[in-house]
Parts: sequence; C-alpha cells; structure tokens
Amino acid sequence: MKHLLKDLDPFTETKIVGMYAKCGSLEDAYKMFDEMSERNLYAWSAMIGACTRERKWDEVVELFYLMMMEDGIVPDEFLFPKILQACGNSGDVETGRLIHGVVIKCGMNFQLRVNNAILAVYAKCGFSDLAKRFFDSMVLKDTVSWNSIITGYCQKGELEKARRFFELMREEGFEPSLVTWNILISSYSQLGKYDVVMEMMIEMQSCGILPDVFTWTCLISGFAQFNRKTEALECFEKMLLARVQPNDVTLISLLSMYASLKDLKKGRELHAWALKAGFGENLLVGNSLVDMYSKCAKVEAARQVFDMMLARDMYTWNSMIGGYCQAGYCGKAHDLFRKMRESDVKPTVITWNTLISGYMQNGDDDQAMDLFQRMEKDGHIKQDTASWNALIAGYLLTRNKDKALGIFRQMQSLCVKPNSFTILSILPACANLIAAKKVKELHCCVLRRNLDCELSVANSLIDTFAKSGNIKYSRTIFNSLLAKDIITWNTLIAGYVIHGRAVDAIELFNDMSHTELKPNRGTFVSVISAYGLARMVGEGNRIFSRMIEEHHISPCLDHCAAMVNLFGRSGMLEDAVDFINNMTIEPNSSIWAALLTASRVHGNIELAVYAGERLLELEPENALIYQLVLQLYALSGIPEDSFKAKEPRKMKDAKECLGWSWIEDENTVQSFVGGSQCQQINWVMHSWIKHMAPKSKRSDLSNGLPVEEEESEALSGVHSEKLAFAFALSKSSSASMCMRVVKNMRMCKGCHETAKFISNTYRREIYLCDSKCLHHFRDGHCSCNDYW
DNA sequence: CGTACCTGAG
Repeated sequence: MKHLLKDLDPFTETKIVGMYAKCGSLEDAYKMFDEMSERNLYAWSAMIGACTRERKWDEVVELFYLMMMEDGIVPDEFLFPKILQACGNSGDVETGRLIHGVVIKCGMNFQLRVNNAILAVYAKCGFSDLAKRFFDSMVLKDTVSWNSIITGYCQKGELEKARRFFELMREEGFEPSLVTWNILISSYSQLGKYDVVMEMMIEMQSCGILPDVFTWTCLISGFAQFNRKTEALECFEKMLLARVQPNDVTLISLLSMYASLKDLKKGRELHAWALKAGFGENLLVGNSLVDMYSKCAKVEAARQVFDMMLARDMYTWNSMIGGYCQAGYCGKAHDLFRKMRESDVKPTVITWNTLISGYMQNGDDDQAMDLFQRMEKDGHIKQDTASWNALIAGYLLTRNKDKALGIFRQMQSLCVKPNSFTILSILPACANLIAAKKVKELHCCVLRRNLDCELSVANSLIDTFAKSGNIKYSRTIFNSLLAKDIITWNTLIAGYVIHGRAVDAIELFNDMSHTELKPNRGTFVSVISAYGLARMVGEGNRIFSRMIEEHHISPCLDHCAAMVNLFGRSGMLEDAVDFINNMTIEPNSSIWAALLTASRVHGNIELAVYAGERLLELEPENALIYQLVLQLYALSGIPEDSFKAKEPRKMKDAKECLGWSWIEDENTVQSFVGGSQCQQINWVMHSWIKHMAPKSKRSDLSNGLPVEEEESEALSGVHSEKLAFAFALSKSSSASMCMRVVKNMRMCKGCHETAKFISNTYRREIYLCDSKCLHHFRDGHCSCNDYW
C-alpha cells in the first residue's frame, strides 16, 4: 500500500483515491488521501462522501474545516449539502451557521439545493424559529423546502404547526410528496397517536400515494417504541402483503422491541426470517441480534452472532460486553473489553460505563472503582455523569447507602452535573426521617438543574418528602405540576396515608376522579387504608367492591392486608377473620401481621396467638416473631413446651435484638441504644428521662401486648427513643424545631405516651418512624390514633 | 436537499 501513489499525476491520484473512498474501507481511503501530492475539490469530496456513507458526521465536519483552512478550497453546490447533512445529523448548528455565512459570501445563496440543506440543519437541530425565518427569506422553494420546515416543527413536538404548514403547502400549490406524508406519519407514530396515523394512511392512499418502506417502518417503530407487539407485527405482515421489501431498519425496529420485551421466541423467528431474506451480513441487524440475545439472557447465542459478523462497530462490542455483564460474567466481559481495545474499534464511554456498572451490580466495587479511575488515564475518556451514576446505583443495590451518598457528594464537589438518573436513584435512599435535610438539599439541586420538569423526578420528590416527614412540601410540588400521571396522584395519596391523614387522602382520591386518569391497584390500596384510618368501614367495603366490579381489578395481597386493617382498626375482629377465610389467594405474613396488630390492640389474646403462630409458620427463621409468640404463650397460660415451632436461627449479633433510635444532628446521625448510659446527654436530662419513664408494671392485656421490645424499662433500661428525645430537647430549645426519630423496633405503649406528653408540654412536633408505622405527635395526640 | 435508525444508569 505504501507509496502507491508515487509518481502519478494529480488526475490519476484523484481517481484512485475516489475509487478507494467509494468501494474500499475508510481507513484505506484515508491512507491514500494522506499520500496525495495535491488534494483538489474532488478528492476532498470523495473522502467526505466515504465518511457520509459510514455516518461519521464529526469526521465530515472535521474534513470540511481542514479543506478550508489547509488547502483554501471552498465546497461547491454538491459538497455543501453533504457537509450540511452531517451538521444536521450531529446537531452541529454552529458549523451550519458558519456555512450559511460562507454561502452568502460566495454568492451561492440562490442555489436551491444549498438553501434547502441550510434550512434542514436549522430544522433538524430544533431551531424552528430560525428555520422559519430562513424559509421565508427563500425566493425559490420546492417540496423539499416545505418538507424541511415541517420537519422543524415535528422535531420540536409542535405537531399542530407542522400540520398547518402541511395545509399551507397545498394551498400554495405544492402537492405533498410521499416524504411529506412520511414525516407527519412518523411524528404522530413516535408519539403514539395511532388514530391520527391511521387517518393519514387512508388519506395518503386516497391521494394516490402508496406507503413505502419508510412509511411502514415508521409505523412499526412507533408501535415498537411502546412495546405494542401485536400491532407492530401486524404492520410488518401488512407490509409484506403489500410487497414492500423490509430493510435493515425495519428489522432492527422489531428486534429492539423483542429485546426489551425479552421475547426470545419471536426474536428467534425474526432471526431466521432475516437470514432467509439475506440480512445475514448486515451490521445493524447483527448488532440488534446480539442485543436481543443478550437481553434474553442467551449470551452464548449472542456470542455466536457476534463471532459470525463480518464487521463490528461500537454497538456490536458494547452490546456483547453488556450481555456478559448482565449475565454476571464480568470476567468474560473484561476479556472482550481487552480484545476491543486491541481492535480498530476503541471503547467508548458507554463501554467503560457498562463494565463499571457490571462489576458494581455483581458486588465487585474494587474492580469497578479501578476501572472508573483508569478510564481517564488509560482510556483517555473522561468520566461522564453516567459513570458516576453506575457507582451510585451499584452501592444502593447492595444497600450501601452511605457509600452511595459519599460518591454523590464527591461528584458534586468535582462539579459533575447530576442528571435525573442520579436523582432518581439517590432520592429513595433519603426517604426516611433522619434525611430530611438531605432531601431539601437534593430538591435545591433538582431546581438548579431544571430537573423538576421531568415528571418521574417530581413524583420521586413527592414520595421522598412524604417519607422524610415533610408532606407539606409534597403537596407544594404536587400543586405546582401542570401535568400529572397516575403515579403522581398515587404517591401523594399514599403519602397522606403514611401520615395518618385519612381525610386528605380521600379528598385527593375524589379530586382524581374528576380527571381522566383511572385509579389502579396502587390507588385502591391507599384508599382502602385511608378509610381504615378514618374508621369508615362501610365506605372501605364499598370501594373494595367497586374496585372489583367497576374497575375489574382482582384484589392482591396488599388490598387484602388493607381490608384486614380496615376491620381491625374498628375492632371488628370477626369480620377480619371472615375476610381472611374468604380470601381467594393464600395469605402472606402481612395479612397475619395485620390481624395480630388488630387482636393485640383490641385485647383478644387467643386470636393474637393464632395470628402469631401463622406468622411463625411463614417466617420460621424470624427470631423476633419467635420471641413474640413465646410472650403470647406466657400471657395466655399456654405451657411453653407445647411450642411446635423449631428453634429459630440464633441472633448473629446482640445488636439485632436491641432497640435502636437515630436522630439527625448537624449533618451527622446520632444513634442511641436502649438501656445505655448516654454520653451525649447531660445528667439533668438523664434524671428527667428517669422521671419520664412510666411506672408501668409488666404489661397486661389492657395495656396492649408487647410485641418486640420488653415494655418494662425497669428490666431492660430506658428505651432508646427516650434518649433521643432528651438529646433533641437539650440541643435546642426552639419550639419550631421538630424532632425526627427513626427506630428499628415497634414503639412500646409507654414511650408512645411519653412522646405525646412531650409534644404537648414542650410544644414540639415529633415524627417517629418505627418498624410498624410513622407516628406524628402534636399537641398530645398521635397521628396513628393509638393503633400501630 | 427532506422521512424510519442498533449499545449503558430508573
């Protein structure tokens, strides 16, 4: 290959380079091109054409700048559109504007082809106003110009405007072409507006225009986007019936749908079809197949396709590496990664992130961290937000909240911008009472980055604020939203239920019925719970029936547990038992736990024993339940040796059966363990706690049965939450400060009384989340209405 | 010149 061009005249040189660019590999063409003694417009055009064929838009733009700067050659009316096409496809509006200026300067601004290409850049890049102004300034227009301006409005989602220009176009005497119809059909299809699409299909054909491969592929990819399998396949069949040959894009639209649905059977069928139809050597189809098999957990099949492929690009490698990671074979993924680095396709930021995420998901954070650090040094690729997100999501998966939050902090200190993925993974980690401050910080971060316009982020904030004890903020965000989905409503309704605010929850449910949104399973769980809180058994029963009959939702375990609570709160224990006996699904532990709470609060010890035994059957390993059943036996006089259950697993750590409480204090978390002498609390407070400790005897039925923690503090020492209360009171005297405490076990009745007392005497609001419920104490009352 | 487009975080 070397010096192939030696001693040739410029004309022959150009011809040879042109041939290589057209038929050979891009790499070879570059080699020849660099050897040329004199590079003229045609040589540059050949190179740019070669890059265009391989969709290397950035390289096209780079070649353009080199051509202008190094050789001082200005493109002609054929080359300008090629470069502009690259600008449009890579979103490079800057270069587009620059070319716009050059075109005016060299008097080419009357060339329709060139003007259309400039217009297309503005339209594709979403600058519809700029496009409109340019369009208006064009003296000569054709159908292509109209198509571009319509594309511009479609790109920005302004379909009504696009439609208006479509009409205007006809009025001005330009008949919409097949492409024009395709542009509109495609846009409506991507938005899932299938009724409009079908109307347009009919109208188009009545104009004598038959759908082509683009039209059908637009339809198929529109259905595929929303995982509408049957419709997509139907279109594919109709297309074949109409004798329109599908192309690679048609196939990859379907394959990517089967991949995301993990429909291996259909995927295989299409694979076979593709081979028969002669797509066996197609790069894009191959890539989609590797991805499909990877997502369907068939890595061997994916690898087979991978190995058979004649050419591979970054998609091929990334999909295969991702497949190995997904399957848990990080080692194999890493081997392939090494091979990729030796190949002519270099790892991209996605490759590195895929591998980092793979190691994190498989619990190897050392390897992941190593790669994270090496990607910049060895790979010359800067970590992006997704790289950081991979670490955060990984740590959260292994319940390593502190590490995840640490990474998040580091990310912020290095000024890496968090995106909605970051926020959506970090927020749930802060959905507790001792992270209230952190949640407010995150909210600020969301506002700064304008992430609140994403509904999923807003929904998550509503949820997190509720769980961190700031339901007011949840409401504020809810009210500020212009568009709400069913999740938005469900989240706030559930938030009110958590806070014991039944009336607000029910009111909100009624508000929702005035929208066009239909309540779903989750909505009904919350609403039944709300009626339970309000002790409106009749209403609760009615909504349960309406759910089944009017909304055709079959009750699941969560609905049933809510129903048991509904009866239980109102003391209708027989109804609760009847309900359980008539359940069509097998009760789980949350059903029996609900019955246990009901019988405990209402003092029915036999029923409590019954529920406790069922609970133990389902969770024989659970030492806390074991202990509880023993206590119940003692209270009801059943001899302990009649205990049929086998010994539960031993507590690994004494910590597990101790009562712990946590409170947030100046950005750190203070922990308290029951019965300890607390150094953080001064002696005045300590004596105050002792004074506060109720002089209750060992609990009896009227006092509620003990569940987890020994009620008598004379035996076990002062409970942890009291230490936390004392600490909080001694830290600040401001009554405006509310206390937020998290506790690992269910509160005992005595501490519950103490909290009520403090909330009244010291005018302090207290939020306390125990293992059963969120208590909100104010003015001597608790939001749980003494039922928990 | 204008239309469909495969890989990574929820």
